[in-house]
Amino acid sequence: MKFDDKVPIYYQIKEYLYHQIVTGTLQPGEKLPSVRQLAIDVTANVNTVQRALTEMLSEEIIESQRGKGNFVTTDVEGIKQLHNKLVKEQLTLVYQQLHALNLSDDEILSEMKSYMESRDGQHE
Amino acid sequence: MKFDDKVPIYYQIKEYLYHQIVTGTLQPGEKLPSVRQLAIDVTANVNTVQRALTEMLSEEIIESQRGKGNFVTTDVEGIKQLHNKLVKEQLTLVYQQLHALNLSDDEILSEMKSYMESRDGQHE
DNA sequence: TATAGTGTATTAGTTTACTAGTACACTATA
DNA sequence: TATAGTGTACTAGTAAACTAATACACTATA
Repeated sequence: MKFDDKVPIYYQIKEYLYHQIVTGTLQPGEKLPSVRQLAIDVTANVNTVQRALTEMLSEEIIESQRGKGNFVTTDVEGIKQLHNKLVKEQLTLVYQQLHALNLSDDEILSEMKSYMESRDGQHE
Repeated sequence: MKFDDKVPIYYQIKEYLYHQIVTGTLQPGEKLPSVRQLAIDVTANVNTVQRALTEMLSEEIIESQRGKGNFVTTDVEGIKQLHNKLVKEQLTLVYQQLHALNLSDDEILSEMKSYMESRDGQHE
C-alpha cells in the first residue's frame, strides 16, 4: 500500500478501513482480516495497524472479540453517519482551501466541473 | 498559528506562505518578513521556517539575497502557475476521496452546492 | 568603521511515529 | 487436550520532525 509520507501511517490505515466499511466492501458485522494479516496487506507493522484499530474501537465503528477477531459494527445508522461525516470533512477542507485561494463559490463549482470534464478523456 | 498535528509544521508554513503569494497579500518582488520574524509570527522555530523557505527557493517561488532578505519572485507567470497547481491539487484530492466514498460526479457537485447553501446562513 | 539586521550552517537534544520482537490471554477445533 | 489463530500488552530501538543555541558571512546605515 502506498502511503503519503506527510501523514501518519496509522491514520492512513484508518482512512483505508473506513472507506472499505462505508462503501460496503466490508459489510456490517463482517470480520476484518486479523491484525497480522492486515499488517501484511497494507505493508505496515502489527503495532501500527493496532493503533489504527484502537481508535476505530473507541469510535465504535468496529468491535473486538478477544481470540476471535475484529468485526465491523452492526450499527448501520452509525456507518451512515460516518459516511456523511467523511463526505462533509472533504467538502469543508476543499472549500476552505479554495476560498483561501480567492475562488468564489461559483468559481469553485465551475473549476470542479471542468476538472471532471478533463478527467472524462482519461478512462480511469 | 494553529497547526494540524497530522502534517509537518514546515509544510504548513510553506502552504501558508504560498497562499499569501498567490492571493497577492505578498506581491511579486516584495520582501518577506525575516526568518526570525516569521518564526515569531507563526510560532515556530527559525530552523523550521528555514526548511520551508529552502523548499520554496528550490521551487523558485522566492529568491534569497544574503544579508538583505527573502523576496517573492517577480515571475508573475510562475505565480499564476503555482496558483493553478494549488487549485488543481485540491480538486484532485477531494475528487479522489469522494469518489472512493462512492459518490458520482453529479453527487459530488450537488453535495458541494448544498454544502455552500448550508454555509450561507452562517455569515462567516 | 561600528552596529544591527539579514540569511545560512552546524551541533545537540527531545518528541513522536514507526518498526521489531516477544509474551500472554482467549477462542475454536482437530 | 493440544494446537493454531486470534487480540492485546510490553519493551527496545530507529528515523524524522522539531526545537534550541550558537556562530558566521553579508548588507545597510548611523
